[in-house]
Amino acid sequence: MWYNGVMPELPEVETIKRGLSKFIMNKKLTQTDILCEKSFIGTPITGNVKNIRRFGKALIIDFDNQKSLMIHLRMTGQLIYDGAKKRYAAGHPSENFVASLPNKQTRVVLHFDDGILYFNDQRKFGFIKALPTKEVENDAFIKKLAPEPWTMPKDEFYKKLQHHSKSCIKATILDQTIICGLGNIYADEALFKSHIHPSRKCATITRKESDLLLKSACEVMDSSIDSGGSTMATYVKADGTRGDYLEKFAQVFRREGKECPYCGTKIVKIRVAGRGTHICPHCQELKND
DNA sequence: CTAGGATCCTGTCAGC
DNA sequence: TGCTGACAGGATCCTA
Repeated sequence: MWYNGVMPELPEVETIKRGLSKFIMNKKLTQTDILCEKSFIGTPITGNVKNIRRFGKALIIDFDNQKSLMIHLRMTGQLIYDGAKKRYAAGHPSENFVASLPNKQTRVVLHFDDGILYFNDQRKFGFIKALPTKEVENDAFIKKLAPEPWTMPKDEFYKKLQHHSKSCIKATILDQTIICGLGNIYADEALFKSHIHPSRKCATITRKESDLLLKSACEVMDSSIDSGGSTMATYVKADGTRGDYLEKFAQVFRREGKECPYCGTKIVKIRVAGRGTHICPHCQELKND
């Protein structure tokens, strides 16, 4: 029931899942170097990679000996695989993608028989956790995750918004236990596409808007997976210049001062739910009556 | 129970 | 130049 391979899926982690699979499937993990204690939970494991899965923003690597690694990149995590001939890099974009590794931000080093997987994480919010495969779905974080936009029933979504009537819509859709997969970028993009102001109280969201928001969330993530995949590849080839995959699909995110693609009004950046938030003040009217 | 704010951590950038 | 505060593609914990 957990949305593997059914529809286009959650952008970054899905892209990493697909990309990394090509490099480490059936490869043997032989050794783990923990450079930051906080970044690795449990006891290091060895084994052959049998499967790679994704639960929301968490990546799961299953081994052939009933053991698994759960990886969450949080804000600044990166996975960089140095293979015999090629490097595959994904996650929070930075110069690390093309830097010599390990470096100051490398937290865990996983040695495979034909390459090395580096887990870099500037802010140390992310982690790798070793656990028995059968425990993955019982993990506290995994267990709480709600359905993703593609499989979320419209009725259920609207009902949840009603239930959180006093909360603002942006905070609500960022909550992974309400709807799973949206991050700060996709929340802004989906709300823009639906012409909904992020500060609107959930109680003011109509059924029609609720359905539209769900649809927009799917479209925004689909679009991101499309451009994200190609950009990851572009990034690896790059010579240190920053990746630009945001520019390929973002209509409002980090576009403050630029024109709204619908009406030409200048995009502004505000603060909602404690997060930087980008809106078109004309298309996304704040009506909280 | 919900809602909102602080917090974990490092690095960068704008403004003095 | 050096300092300071704000802020960052996430999620949890604490408080009211």
